[in-house]
Amino acid sequence: MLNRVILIGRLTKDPELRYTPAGVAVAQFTLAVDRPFSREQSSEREADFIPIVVWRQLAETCANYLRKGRLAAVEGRMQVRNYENNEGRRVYVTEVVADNVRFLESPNREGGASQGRDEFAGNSGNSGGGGYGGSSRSSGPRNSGNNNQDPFADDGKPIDISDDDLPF
Amino acid sequence: MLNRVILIGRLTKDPELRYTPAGVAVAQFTLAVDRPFSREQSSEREADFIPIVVWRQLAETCANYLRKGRLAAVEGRMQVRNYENNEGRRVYVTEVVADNVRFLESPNREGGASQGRDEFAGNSGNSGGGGYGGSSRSSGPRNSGNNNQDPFADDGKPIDISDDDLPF
Amino acid sequence: MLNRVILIGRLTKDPELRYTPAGVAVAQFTLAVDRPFSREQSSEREADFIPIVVWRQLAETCANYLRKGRLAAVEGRMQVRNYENNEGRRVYVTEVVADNVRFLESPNREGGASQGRDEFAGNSGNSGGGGYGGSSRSSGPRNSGNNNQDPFADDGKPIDISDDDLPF
Amino acid sequence: MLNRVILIGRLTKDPELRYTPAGVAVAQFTLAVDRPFSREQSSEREADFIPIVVWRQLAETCANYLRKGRLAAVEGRMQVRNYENNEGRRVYVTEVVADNVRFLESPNREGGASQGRDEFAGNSGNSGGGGYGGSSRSSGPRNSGNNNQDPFADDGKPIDISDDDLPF
DNA sequence: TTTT
DNA sequence: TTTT
Repeated sequence: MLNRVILIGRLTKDPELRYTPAGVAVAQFTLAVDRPFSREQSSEREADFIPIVVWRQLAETCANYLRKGRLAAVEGRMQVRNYENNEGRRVYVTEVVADNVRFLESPNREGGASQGRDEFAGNSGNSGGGGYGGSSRSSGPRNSGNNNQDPFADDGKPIDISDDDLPF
Repeated sequence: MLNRVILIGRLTKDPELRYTPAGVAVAQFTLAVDRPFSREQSSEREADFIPIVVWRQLAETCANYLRKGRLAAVEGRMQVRNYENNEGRRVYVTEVVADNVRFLESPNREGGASQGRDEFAGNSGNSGGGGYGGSSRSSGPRNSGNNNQDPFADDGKPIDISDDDLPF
Repeated sequence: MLNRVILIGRLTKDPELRYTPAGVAVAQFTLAVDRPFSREQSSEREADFIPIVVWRQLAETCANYLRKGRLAAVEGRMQVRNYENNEGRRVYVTEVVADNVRFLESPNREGGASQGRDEFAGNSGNSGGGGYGGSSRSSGPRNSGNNNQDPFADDGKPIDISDDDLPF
Repeated sequence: MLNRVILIGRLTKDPELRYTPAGVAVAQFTLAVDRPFSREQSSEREADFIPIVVWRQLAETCANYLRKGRLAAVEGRMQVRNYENNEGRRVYVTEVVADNVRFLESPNREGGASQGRDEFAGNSGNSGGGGYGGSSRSSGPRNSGNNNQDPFADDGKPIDISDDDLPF
């Protein structure tokens, strides 16, 4: 066993934060990772769209600081799940279970020239966004007290993630 | 863009070697990569089964030296392809396109104590298995002159790989 | 053999661009890579300072686009050189020979809100900074015609890099 | 911050196991990592010799199962320490601090055909060599009760590692 | 279903 | 559909 993936790309959407029945946080998002420039094919730029899963503290940090379009570095391992869909067919899902996510762009401050300290977050005690400084109306962490961020708001829809999927 | 994967695992089957219409070699195999030991779940050991694709020289080297059950290290990038299946549904396929494969076990020689030099093979000019020494009836490279290894033997079946998939 | 390093950090100085006697471009710079936050030690943030070497086209691209303080991702392999210093003592130098460098911050345009397309550059045919768009007086590529950038200006000082160090 | 190294190579010597004054286990060894084959230089094969450091449980597992000449995969981060030597000169030491080590060869059993299960060991609770099966006089774990393995036997010599070096 |  |  050795299974290590490192990706840099941009979020195609805001992360989705859920909670397992046992109350464990999970966030999911997709990273668009540009392929190396293939000179012959004059066609437009191509990318791989890679699903990322993060758990616990790191999930909440990602949900708070990452947004659609943002550049991020992700470190983790490849995981292939499979399940039977409602037509009785086996479906295979490949994702990267991240244990380290690095935010490569600080949200632009109000009228600002941007570029503060870049942030990282890991899942091994050193998470929490460590010293994230500038927060502002438009670009700071969301999710404090506004009800539409309530993770249980999605309870109506089935979640296909159980605690058994917990990788640690 | 940055997209790097490194895996160590065992082949679930012998590699399959094909050729594109333009004559470019492609090999495919699946690597069983043991997951990190999860102590709670007393259940049996788990693994991720990860599809690997290799092209050109490296494809032929892999087809010659790798076999079911063999341990290998694979370096490459994650790629997500998608196509429409015969029911008009879009299917997503995630694979690792390898540019470096390392053979971590030399095939056991006849009565041998095993463990010769370990082999690697890259796709950047340094491939070819560079100096692979011991070959023997049962464990050396196959594919020389025996017709059932003829890559065109599979021509009857459609190949879902076109030259457009060439990653370089 | 398998030897892969991936780093994200900031340049401690502008890159130094030299040329070997045979005319091959080499650039060197140091990356400050923050260590994972160690909670106990309340002391200030620590970093590892890691020497990077890049060759050929990629060297020139780095010299053109990277600057002190800029954030970059570097992919390559660890290399340990050793030489005898002028006191007859053997000195060991560890560096990362990069084959892929990604510029994680576009230089801020004049009064600009920054954040254009992020750039990457590889050493395998896909280099050249591929379509870098915005250049401006203060932040675009330097090195065109201004003499103090002449790589041979440093000829007086000995260069401890020979063509034998060429990794490809 | 992102700092990831993955190496495969052979130990140049048996690992050295020490203990810090506070009783924390540290093991050190050097990995010979073959460089990619450079076709032009007909000279002999070259390698990089890379110092590895491992802490705690993983240190003891390495000391027990790794030996000179054995093939191993190492995952960790690059670290650059520096200290003043006895001539008042600043010396820089680059090492890989490993958090995952994989034993790629099981020790050959007595008359055995070799190739048992391959072993790994991590530093995050899943260490301990998890289910290592076959042990024998000549190739099993050492260090049980034989005095010359006593870690404090080296106490006379100064150790240049303090608890401050603890990376977690 | 995709990002800049 | 999976390897040891």
